[in-house]
Amino acid sequence: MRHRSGAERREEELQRASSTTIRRMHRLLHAAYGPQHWWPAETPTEVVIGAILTQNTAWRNVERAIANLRRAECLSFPALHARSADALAALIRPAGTFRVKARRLKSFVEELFAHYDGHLDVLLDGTLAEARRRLLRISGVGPETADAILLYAGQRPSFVVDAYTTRILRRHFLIDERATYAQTRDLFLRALPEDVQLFNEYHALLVEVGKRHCRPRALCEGCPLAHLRHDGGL
DNA sequence: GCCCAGGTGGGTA
DNA sequence: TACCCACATGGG
Repeated sequence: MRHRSGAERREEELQRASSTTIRRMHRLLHAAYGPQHWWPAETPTEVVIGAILTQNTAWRNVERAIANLRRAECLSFPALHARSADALAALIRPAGTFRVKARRLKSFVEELFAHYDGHLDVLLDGTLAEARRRLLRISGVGPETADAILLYAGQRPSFVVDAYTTRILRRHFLIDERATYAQTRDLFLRALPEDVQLFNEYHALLVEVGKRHCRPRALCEGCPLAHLRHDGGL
């Protein structure tokens, strides 16, 4: 067993300090807002559809698009598979970037029926890493969409990093401007036990504080995290 | 009118 | 690898 270098020890210290802050952040948010019971969708199918439709889009607009899909009886994978991309695009207009998202819905169901017999649970089967890789192969499913599907449709412990998460962590100096999605996600995975309910709640709480306080223009007055100080391990 | 919203993929250097 | 950009509706 060789000696750890100073740099390695320093790295461990940084990780410990980050983990402490990540856990403290959750306690503060939970104390302030309580349980959130998320994601705002009824079924695993709706989670998948919502996860794609909400890409860079306010959830309010996604709801209109989902309502249109429901009215057209398009809220199932077979129904999506049966419609043309153009037909879907017309229905999901309110969600914005609708031609792109119609294509993405189609690539998802095409993959689902081509390789998984149309069954989401088959696509999400196996180890978390395997299921995540399968999702990421689908065009239109990036890391955040994949993690949202894993966590909220598959009940798998994959932490979701979104724009709110990134902004909040930057402002509290847990990450810098150049941190990647994977680095940010790893902060949470290292700090927290693998607990689906916890990941679910924590992400929901971050969205809540992001909407209320940690907006593009920060409103720190009354923010539950206003006095959270992250000591970078120094 | 302007900025923003629970991203992603494609193009370029 | 690391930026830069298109995609587009609806609300504040």
